[in-house]
Amino acid sequence: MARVSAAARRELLIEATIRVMVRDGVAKATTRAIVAEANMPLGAFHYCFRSKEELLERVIETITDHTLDPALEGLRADGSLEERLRAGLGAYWQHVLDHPDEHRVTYELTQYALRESGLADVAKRQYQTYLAANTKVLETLAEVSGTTWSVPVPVLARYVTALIDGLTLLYLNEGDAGTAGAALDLGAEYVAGLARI
Amino acid sequence: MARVSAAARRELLIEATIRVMVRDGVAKATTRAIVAEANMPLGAFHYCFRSKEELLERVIETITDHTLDPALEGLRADGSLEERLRAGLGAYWQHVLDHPDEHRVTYELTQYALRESGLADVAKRQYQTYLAANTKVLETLAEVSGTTWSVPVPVLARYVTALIDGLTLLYLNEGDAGTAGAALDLGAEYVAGLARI
DNA sequence: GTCTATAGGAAGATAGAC
DNA sequence: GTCTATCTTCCTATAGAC
Repeated sequence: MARVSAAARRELLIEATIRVMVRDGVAKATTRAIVAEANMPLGAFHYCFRSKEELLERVIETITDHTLDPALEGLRADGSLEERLRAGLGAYWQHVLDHPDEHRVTYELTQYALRESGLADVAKRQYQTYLAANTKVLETLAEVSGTTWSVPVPVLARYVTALIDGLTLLYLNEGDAGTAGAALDLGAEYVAGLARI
Repeated sequence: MARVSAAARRELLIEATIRVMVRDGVAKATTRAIVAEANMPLGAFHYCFRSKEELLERVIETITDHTLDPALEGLRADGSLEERLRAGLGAYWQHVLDHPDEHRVTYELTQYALRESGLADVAKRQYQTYLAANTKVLETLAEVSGTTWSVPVPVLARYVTALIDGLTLLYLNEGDAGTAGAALDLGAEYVAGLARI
């Protein structure tokens, strides 16, 4: 292991942490489990990170980006406002179906961070990032289709964010992917209908 | 403490657990913290409950009822379908604003239970209970106003459940009660518009 | 930087006197 | 049933040789 720099080890530990969390849950991601996953000795942990809290801050930032990327990618499709909105939501939903355990971890991490005094604002920033992304999406969709929203964008952004988040959580906990997906389509149709020329 | 029966102690421990969880979080609700909150010796725990898991099962069932009660209460109002729906959602939302930490615990408990093999189906049952309650609400609202839903009730129930759940989580994590409340109103208006004579 | 060994504490659960 | 004292295990973090 002498051939890997400390900086590179930090990245390896972040990735190993996410793998452990996805497989076994946030509570099981102890420093011991993490270094074992990364094939490093226990002592390596504390000259790569000052504390476990410092690692978790990086993990939350990394996994939040993972969640957002597929949705923003899907929005690049062509077509009407409604078609593009459906494509974006569809891409996100497919990611949920393909990687349910990774999404479960994002919820666990939010709750975990919110209770740790040093990480409370990291949790808040996570949701502000979701909101900012959906706000940007709504503004862009209106702009390229030459319309405006008949509902204030901050309200609509929270509506969309909450529906996506709530349906994901419902699917993860209850398990009916088809009906939850239909509810997401219903939301896309409704939101698209709120655009005015 | 010799004057309290073991059965009564079980209830006292369940209530003490919820108080600790609301104040300090699920992870901090150790057996030691719980018995201290209930003013009992540590040894009392294990002749009231076989294990911590057995206690948590009872805690989840109890707190799920707490969450549902105010919403079902609010629905008893008079008025049109939309007025009654708004009253029910409004009563629920007021409960969230008044007791945010209690709602935070419900999310923490779901995640916690889902990772414990012995409690996984308790978590699933929690969400099935939410869904069943909202399904019942939608069916009752349609019945008393002589209408039917233009969208399949299972889809609509998931839509409502997810929007409520997502907006609660968003408010707890981000903090803008006013805008989240406005988004909930938007949802109530939309759903009410899906009723057909 | 890198590792082994260990400190120091807190968790759930139990043994055994009363 | 009731309590005190303790067992066992697992955690984060550090000390100190190389």
